[in-house]
Amino acid sequence: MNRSGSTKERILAAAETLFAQRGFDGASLRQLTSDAGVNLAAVNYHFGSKEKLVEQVFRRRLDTLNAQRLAALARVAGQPETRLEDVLDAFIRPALELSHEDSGSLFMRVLARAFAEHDDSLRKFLSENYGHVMRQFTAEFARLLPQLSKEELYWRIDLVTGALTHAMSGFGMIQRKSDVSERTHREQTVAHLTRFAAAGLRAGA
Amino acid sequence: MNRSGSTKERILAAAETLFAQRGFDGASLRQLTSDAGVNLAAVNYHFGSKEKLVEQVFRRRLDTLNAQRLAALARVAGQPETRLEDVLDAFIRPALELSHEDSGSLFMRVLARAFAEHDDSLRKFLSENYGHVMRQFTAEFARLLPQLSKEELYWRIDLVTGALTHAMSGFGMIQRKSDVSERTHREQTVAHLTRFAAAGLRAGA
DNA sequence: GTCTATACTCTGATAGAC
DNA sequence: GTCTATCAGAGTATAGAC
Repeated sequence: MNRSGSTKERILAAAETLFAQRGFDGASLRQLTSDAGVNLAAVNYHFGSKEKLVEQVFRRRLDTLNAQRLAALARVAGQPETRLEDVLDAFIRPALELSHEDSGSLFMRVLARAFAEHDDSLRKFLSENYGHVMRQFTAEFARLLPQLSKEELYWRIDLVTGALTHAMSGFGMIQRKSDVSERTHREQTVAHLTRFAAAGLRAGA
Repeated sequence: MNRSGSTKERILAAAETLFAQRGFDGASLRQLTSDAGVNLAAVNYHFGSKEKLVEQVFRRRLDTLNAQRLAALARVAGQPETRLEDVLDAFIRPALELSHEDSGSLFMRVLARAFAEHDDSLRKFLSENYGHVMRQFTAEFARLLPQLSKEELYWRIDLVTGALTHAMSGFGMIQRKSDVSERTHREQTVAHLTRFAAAGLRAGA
């Protein structure tokens, strides 16, 4: 039972952990509130419903993550010497850094699960709140890949998204070996993802 | 209410439809058995549990799908003139053909959802029953990409799997235009997926 | 405002009559 | 093989204590 922080914060922390471990449906509010050391009804009082709680778990992390992505994008967007790999790096690296924090790795599992589950209301929430991030990246991809039609570009970005989501979910084969430092492993992972995605985006060019 | 076929078959058909529409947790056995025109308890009598019913919904389609994949692979595996694109085609085309059948498209959504949800028991079932298919394809990829280390090959196949799963789930941007025939659209989709995946697999080669 | 106790409906599962 | 009745556990809503 976690007794540090406010009731809301304790619920959010317990929810992130439990959602990552058991999924959104698998995590019951009774278990969750018990872990957080709060009353069952506190979830509905503070968040309105389990679904809204899920959204807040996302917002807490994604606001930071996407701000970092846009800051990284701003450093390379529109520059004449920018390579495709630089844009992919701006998108991938913040997510991977988050996934290697203590509790961040749990969150990346939650995030990948959410993208994957195709829950319409959750996707709508993500699209409404963070769609502008994807649009900015798409515009820069379009600048660097002028030979692709709009349809082809959307298609390939969609495939890249699928690959990245899958890889970041933690269920891939990416595993750090004991003789490789955390930092080195992360750099290798970024390099792997970036190389694959860049080649796919450039296919046939 | 569907009244054709045996009780088991009516349950399986109703389950495939409802799982695709609402997900595994979102589809209640009460709704499902009502749609099938059978008693609530019939699911547990015929299948043992909701989870086993899910497995049978998969087995009914995957046995055929993976047999087609292996047959297509056998036609190109080990041949000196085989290209990477031929192997990818053998993997992708059967899935896309299934996804364009009347009820098959529903199943592809169910399948993508299952891969995505990271449900451990379901993944274990899929791995135990169809892992040999992935192993045969991996062996052929290894033959055609000898410059890749084992680790790199597994990595890239994992990324390809993520991209394809995402695309086939029906939530991508793939939409047939009214002036394109169903068959033409499918061919375009296969071509798109194959080109992207082949470029990603060959990256840096 | 914050929190708790409690009850209501719906879920999957199961025992036992037929 | 099928159905009814029933169960424990789920999310949710609310009255009322502090």
